[in-house]
This record gives sequence, C-alpha cells and structure tokens, in this order.
Amino acid sequence: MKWYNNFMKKYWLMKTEPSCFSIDDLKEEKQTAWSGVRNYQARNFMREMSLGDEVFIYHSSCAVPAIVGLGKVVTKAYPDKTQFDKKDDHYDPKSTKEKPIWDNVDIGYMKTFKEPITLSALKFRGDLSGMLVREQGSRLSVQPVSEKHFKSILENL
DNA sequence: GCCAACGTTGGC
DNA sequence: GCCAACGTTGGC
Repeated sequence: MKWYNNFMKKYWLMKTEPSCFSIDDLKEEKQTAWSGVRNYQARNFMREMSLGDEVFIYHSSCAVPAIVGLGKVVTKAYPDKTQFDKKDDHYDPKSTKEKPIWDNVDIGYMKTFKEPITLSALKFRGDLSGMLVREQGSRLSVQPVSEKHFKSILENL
C-alpha cells in the first residue's frame, strides 16, 4: 500500500431492505448507525472506511432492486450496540462489551437520485463490468466500488 | 413464495 | 481441516 492511500477517498455500496430502512428514512434521520451487519466480510469493509468516503445506497429484496441515492461515511467503525441488546433481532450472545464482535459506521444522507439505477440497468451497462453487485448470488451487504465505476455511475445519472 | 447461491456451524 | 447440514440472502 502506498503512503497516500490513507488520504484517498474510497467508494462503497451498502444494501438495505427498504421495507426495513429506506433511503427516505435516511433522508429523514439525516444520519444513521448502519447497524445489524452480521457478516465478517461486510464488517471488515466497514472497518476500512474513512470519514468522507462516499456510499451508494442500494435497495434490495424489493420490487425493483436498485441504487437509489448517495450517502457518506460520517464516523469510523465502532461497536454495533444492537449486538448487546437481547431484545434486538441482531442480538449476538457470543459478543461481550469487553470483546465486541460487530462494528458499524454511521452514514449521512447526501442525495436521492431522480431515477434509481436498477440492477438490470447496472447489468446492461458495458462500463460497469466487474462491478460486484452485478455478480450472480452477490450477497455481500457492504462492498467496495471502484472509483471508475462510482464516477461512471454519477456521470450518467 | 420459490429456490439457487452463499456463509456459517459443528460433527468427525 | 474437511464437508454435510443448516440458515439466510436476495433476485425473480
């Protein structure tokens, strides 16, 4: 890794089920703890995030899966408090406050795209080949997006 | 609601 | 450390 990588903005895609938490909810709350992620790879990506990184907000498990807007990372990764809450769906009995297992970052709202970029549109576009979310069976709920792909999408809204 | 793809668990 | 069984994700 080159020394300046620490200062370079990174780009991500984060999935959410709109029936549970949608981009409209994020807009209303302005900022939210992206809690409930219980996958090590996804957690590790959140740990790699830096303040100011930009994030596509993606709606999954819904009628039209799509990138629906833009958010940004507003905190570094810190222990996800839902892992300690017995009443929460994401409670993890194996986790302790001394040794938390799961982290989350906070995501701030930036914008909602006028037109969502649907998964089928993402798959159709030649400029986005290799983008993770297009891959069959891609279940990763937090994933990196290359700068090239990120900017290409923003330039073609 | 179906089911394929994937990640995790646990017996051995 | 293998791998079958199981649970979950997520497009369709």
